[in-house]
Amino acid sequence: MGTESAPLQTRNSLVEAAIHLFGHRGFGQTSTRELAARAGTNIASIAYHFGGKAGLHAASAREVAARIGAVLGSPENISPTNPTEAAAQLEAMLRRFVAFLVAAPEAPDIAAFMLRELTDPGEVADLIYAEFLEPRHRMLCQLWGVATGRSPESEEVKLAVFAMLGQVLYFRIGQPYVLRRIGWAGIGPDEAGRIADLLSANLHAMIERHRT
Amino acid sequence: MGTESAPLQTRNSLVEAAIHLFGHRGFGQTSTRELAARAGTNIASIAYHFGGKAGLHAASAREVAARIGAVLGSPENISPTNPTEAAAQLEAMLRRFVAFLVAAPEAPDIAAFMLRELTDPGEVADLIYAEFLEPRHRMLCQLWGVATGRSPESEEVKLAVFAMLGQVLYFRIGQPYVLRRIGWAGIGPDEAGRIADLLSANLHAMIERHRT
DNA sequence: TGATTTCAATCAAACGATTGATTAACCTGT
DNA sequence: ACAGGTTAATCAATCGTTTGATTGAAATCA
Repeated sequence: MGTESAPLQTRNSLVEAAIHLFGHRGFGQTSTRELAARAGTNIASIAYHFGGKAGLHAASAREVAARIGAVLGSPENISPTNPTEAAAQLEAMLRRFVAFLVAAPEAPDIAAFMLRELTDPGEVADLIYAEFLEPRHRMLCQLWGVATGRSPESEEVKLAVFAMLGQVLYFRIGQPYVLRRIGWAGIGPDEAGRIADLLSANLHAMIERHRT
Repeated sequence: MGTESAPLQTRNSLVEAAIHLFGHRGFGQTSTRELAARAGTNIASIAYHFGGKAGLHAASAREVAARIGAVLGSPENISPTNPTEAAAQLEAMLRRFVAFLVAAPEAPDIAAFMLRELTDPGEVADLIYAEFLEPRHRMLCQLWGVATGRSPESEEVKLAVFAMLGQVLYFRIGQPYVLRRIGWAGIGPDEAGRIADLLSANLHAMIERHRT
């Protein structure tokens, strides 16, 4: 039935193992033997399918970018007409982003991998910026500009959008510390909802403040 | 004159090299030979002074925590009397934090190291949380509580403080991307001031919004 | 004081273990 | 039989650590 062909199975297992291990332990601290063991295959498979450890890393980065892109939606379909609607669209995207980044079951691996790429000056960082971060940030600036009545490409708007994204990201980066400080056992849809509520309130407060 | 004794000199050189290399390349990707070379000493010095690579890592973490603590001030000396003053103290701490984290000349190494610790589930993470993050977060919650008239240890206040910190942190984590997107060549006192202005505005907007 | 001992500190060299990569033999389905 | 995958075995290189020798400045003798 739906079982994949054997070679594809091995490939996907390796990519999945790589996203997890590279994301949580880092590229340098992850050995090819660990990768093969977690994928349930042989070390040599890495060289056979990806040319080597670096090739597997690049393939994993591509896979991660694709999955996040699927969650956030394509950057084109926005139609901001008036400030109120633009603010509503911003809130909707914010909530979608929070739900994925903070509570989605597959998010820990994906987010950890992405953060590792953002932090490390890797070769894939350029690709992530050009193909993913920049267009999406530009779209958010567009919405922010309409919502506040300011120029979408002004320095002020760009900084404000970065600040908003920073709020969300920290609840992923510092999640262990957040849990510990608040006393939560974990972050489910429930806790994620309350985080989203808070950040949405902040969003509207910031928009009002920046409105001329 | 003010020259340090030889053994202390070696110790400090190793810690300095470790903060830089561990922060920028990661623990696993940094070899003891690199560390010794950058410190201008012998490999064996690491084992002699710190018991090993892990010991040097722990010592560096302690040093980093101490330096950041010196910048943020001790968590005790706060005296929030009325909401307005509490908000003013929050803004002052925010600006001090931004100035250090974003533009201070020694900040890149320190910040990179700290971020690495936050991301990696290392052994020193517990120490960082208990001795540094928790007390300071508690102090900020105290101020936030007075400023907004809410209970300082409520879930809502804790989350709000985390969100505020997240804003600042991103301008360090994503600094390369911020520079690229806005078109800055770097972040000097000038650019840091404009970031601080924006985040201060956000701070007051959030406080007003959360005030009962 | 002058000779001797002691000890922390640093060094070059080498250790065993592990790394990523490679090889050649071996399946497995057609 | 044969091509596409997989395997165990092995490679040189590098890893963190350890070793034994050497240094120079205190400490302890005479």
